[in-house]
Amino acid sequence: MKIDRIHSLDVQIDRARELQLELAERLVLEGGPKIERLRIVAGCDVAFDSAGKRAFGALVLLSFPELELLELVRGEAPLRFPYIPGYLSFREMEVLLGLFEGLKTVPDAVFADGQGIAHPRGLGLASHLGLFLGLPTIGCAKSRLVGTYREPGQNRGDSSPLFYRERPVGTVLRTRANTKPIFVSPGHLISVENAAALALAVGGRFRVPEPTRSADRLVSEFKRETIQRGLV
DNA sequence: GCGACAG
DNA sequence: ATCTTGTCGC
Ligand SMILES: [Mg+2]
Repeated sequence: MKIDRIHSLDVQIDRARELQLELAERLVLEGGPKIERLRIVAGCDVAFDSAGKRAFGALVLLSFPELELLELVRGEAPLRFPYIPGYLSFREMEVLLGLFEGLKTVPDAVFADGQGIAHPRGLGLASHLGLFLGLPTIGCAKSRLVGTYREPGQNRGDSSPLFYRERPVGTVLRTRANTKPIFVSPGHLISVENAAALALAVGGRFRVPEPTRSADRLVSEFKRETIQRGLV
């Protein structure tokens, strides 16, 4: 698919912060795809070489509700930005956008490994990615970046709202009984409620939703194979 | 100034 | 995230 590069990702932290503040105002946090009409979901993730020089990425398209693999795109890109809490998108999005450019089919929703609007300036990886793609995105993080919440019940599906500055920005969701919950927040073109509903719907017996889990395993494999072959 | 802090 | 083997619990 064609990607509109709404701005450069090759910036310093000061400019990155300014961009986050202005881009957050463009987010649409309502509605989103209904589960009944959901047909194709995407999941993406990034891995790094031990030297911190290259980023590898994997993007999967899965059918819904079967969750069978329909399409897979893998690739790599040089790393230009360090990991700084609050600026993850500037480190991971370069390789991710390249993957989407190689995608044939346009998904109904995209799952990202990180926060959506549950972010200091309201623009986590999933939100930033959503603005570039112009597609509904959902942030599924394995841990908290910001916000307060009450521990959800221990059963699969139990949840509690995540608040930040007095505002509900996401959902702490138990995707598997007696297991640490995940932090779901809308990225773009979807509501807080719908984001959590979809995240639970695309999950199976594992803690991490299938789209992101699948991309994580495939990118690890891609990185290992690429490095073993000694490719530059 | 100190502690927190997605991946 | 990455570096790494085995080990504990459901
Ligand atoms: Mg990741």
